[in-house]
Amino acid sequence: MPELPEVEHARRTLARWAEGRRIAEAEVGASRLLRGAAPAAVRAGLVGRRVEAAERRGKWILVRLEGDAGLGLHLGMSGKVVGVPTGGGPPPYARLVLHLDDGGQLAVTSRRLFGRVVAAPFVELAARPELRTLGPDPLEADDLEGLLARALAGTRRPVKTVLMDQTRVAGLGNIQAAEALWRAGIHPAAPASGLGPEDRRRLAAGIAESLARTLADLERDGTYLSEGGSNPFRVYGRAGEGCPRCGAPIVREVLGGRATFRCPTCQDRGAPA
DNA sequence: ACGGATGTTCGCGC
DNA sequence: CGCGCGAACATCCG
Repeated sequence: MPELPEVEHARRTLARWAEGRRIAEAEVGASRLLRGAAPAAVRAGLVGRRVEAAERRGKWILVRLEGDAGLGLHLGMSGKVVGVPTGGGPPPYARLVLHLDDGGQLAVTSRRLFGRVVAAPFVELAARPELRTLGPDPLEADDLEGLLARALAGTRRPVKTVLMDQTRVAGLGNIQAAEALWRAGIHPAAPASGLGPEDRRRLAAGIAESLARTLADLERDGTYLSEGGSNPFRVYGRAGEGCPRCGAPIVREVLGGRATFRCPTCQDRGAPA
């Protein structure tokens, strides 16, 4: 489930369920999410501590715990944060379950086990290479155009690839990059440094709109691609369907090893020769 | 039954 | 060093 809007939704879920609560017990199974850390050690880093705050950096959730402790979560391709009311059972694929002192539980689920669960002192969490090298977060930016000007400078790599490079921009993934580029009318393969101020203005607006729309959808009813709901996106997953703007059939192609979707007529800005 | 999936990382080759 | 490509990870869904 994880790109910036889903991770932000997960962060808010975690905050709503656990902030101010104490972790009475923690069920930690041995899974790939721990990357070799001992489950008992992870549990020991959590049990008894009060949850002070939940922060987000790109696709990482950083939980501040009492005593300068921390819990880092990356949801990978299939992770979720699920609140469980008092007396409820664990959701499918629960890998970490926190029992809170008000009777509620908070579960971290993962089907494909591509994510990460790290318990460590908070300052050590933030200093890990995966976090230290993260670029600026587009949801937090007060100057998204400036952020893009810096992120897109100095490389002829495809703009979509650069948008998904977490060291340049933190949090955008395959869906949000494709959606933002469609909104901006920019070709996914456009060389990043070849885009001009007007392209960047449109791209900043496209990113903001796509993030806000997806986040609003999630906060309203939690729907997501894999949960039976209809596809909420404009072009992602819509190969062959008509472009919402001009009606031309959306094309699917592979760019940088990832499926991408674009309108063959609307997205001409910066198109490579 | 087979192909594909919202992410990250590593190795290889140019 | 920049960059593309493929594979790996683990598992399920349409």
